[in-house]
Formats: sequence, structure tokens, C-alpha cells
Amino acid sequence: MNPNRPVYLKLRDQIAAAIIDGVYPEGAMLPSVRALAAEQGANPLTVAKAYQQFQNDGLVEVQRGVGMYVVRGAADRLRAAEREAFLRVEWPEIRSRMARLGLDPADLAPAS
Amino acid sequence: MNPNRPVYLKLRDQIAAAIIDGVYPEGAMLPSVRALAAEQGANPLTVAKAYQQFQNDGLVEVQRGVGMYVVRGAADRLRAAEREAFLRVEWPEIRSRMARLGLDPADLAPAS
DNA sequence: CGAGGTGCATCAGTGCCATAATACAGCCAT
DNA sequence: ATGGCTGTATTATGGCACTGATGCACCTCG
Repeated sequence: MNPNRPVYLKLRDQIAAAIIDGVYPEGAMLPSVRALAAEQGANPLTVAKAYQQFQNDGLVEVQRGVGMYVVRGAADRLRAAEREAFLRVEWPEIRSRMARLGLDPADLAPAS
Repeated sequence: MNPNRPVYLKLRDQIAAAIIDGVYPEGAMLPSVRALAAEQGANPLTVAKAYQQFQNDGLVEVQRGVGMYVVRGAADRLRAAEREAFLRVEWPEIRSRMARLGLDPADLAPAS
């Protein structure tokens, strides 16, 4: 969202979206830190920092020396957590902002 | 929104909302940097940095040594600008995120 | 003129972020 | 066992944004 958002958080969001969308299915191995770093033009440690988030939440399983794998149910758990957080903290603010600007979500629902 | 959002931007948003809502009517003087700083527990320079944004956009008129005043039409111009920016950059991202999370704006429209 | 209110400029301190260079630890195919 | 792939730890460095303290320039009012 914010263009000034730290790289490791942007990567984290991007990977989370990929997991939810099934780009990285359950049981699949995530790209190695070095591979993703090269592909994204980032530093391997920055990628590792992004991956760290998912380890803490138990969404990926680390096999040291092999790779990191998406655990079973990760997509559902991730979607549920993101949805809860979105509805709880972001949506109320968005709604109040839209109200202030004279906008109604229902009017914008069909097309952008 | 983001708790890590810089103070000067949070103040800026808060002031913009106040102008749109008519808390600071056109022609009225904004609180002095020192007064608002004391009230918000911030540094006067941080408040000045927030005010700076509105000066650049010509929404307030600075009378050095006197104070800063809301210009005529500032509320409308501000609302129009914020609405345009919201629809152009934020709303598309919000919609795609909600789609990924399986949410529909129309369902959340009536109550929060 | 002086006092007290304005905004503004300058300088310095602090912390986070990103990068880099190495080195280490574990696994696997050959 | 060896080479090559994984993730991880350590340390150092540069950059940048945010915040803060101080002092100055300007205006109004008595």
C-alpha cells in the first residue's frame, strides 16, 4: 500500500497473497532466500526477514539445508487471520474515511 | 491507520478531517503550532511539518507573526482531492485485498 | 518602545531499514 | 567424502526519516 513501506514487509505481503491464492500450494517449497532475493533484486537477508514472519506464525515448516515448505491449512489460516485483522482495524477506518468523503462502498462494489 | 505512521502525517490527516468537517471553518485561524503541539503532546516542529503540507497546497494562508488561516473553498478542494486520491490509488488495492479475503464491500455497507 | 504571541530556520541526535561480507550449520545427490 | 544446495548468525556500514532543542524574524497590542 504505502510506497514507503519497508521492503521486507512488502515481500511478506506479496508472499502471503501468493500462499492464499495457491501460487505456493500446501506442501510446496517456497523459493530459497537467495533465489527470491535475486529475482526481486533484494538482499537475501531481507528476504529471510520476510520469511521469518511466517515461521513465527507456524505457517511454514523449515527443513534446514533443504528449504521452507507451506504447512497444511496455511492458506486457510492465513486468510482467516488477514480477514479478521482487516475487519477489525482497517475496515472501520476506511468506512469513516469514505463517509467523510461522501462515498458509499455499495456504490463502488460492481466496477472500480 | 498504521500505528507506526509518522506523527506529522497523523496530525496532517487529523487536521484535514477537521477542515473537511468544518471544525476549522473557512477564514478561521488554525491553532498555533505551539498550542496544538502542547495539546497533542508533540513537538512544535512536528506540528509545523504537518501544517507545511497545507501551505504547499495553498489551502491555508500564512500571516507571519499572526497565524495560519483556512482559505475560502479549502474544505471543498480538500475533499475533492482526497476523494480523487482515494479512488485512484487506495480503493483498487482495497478491493483486490477484499476479493482475496473473500469479502464483498456491499455486504459490509450498512453497519460496520 | 517593549512584551508576548505568531511561524520559520538551523543544527544535532536517534532509531529503523537495507545492504554487505563472511562464516557457519544442515541436508542430499554424486 | 565431496560439492552444492538449503537456512542462519554475526558484525559493520551507509542512508534516511523522524524527532527534538534553541534561537531568530515577524506581527499586534498596549
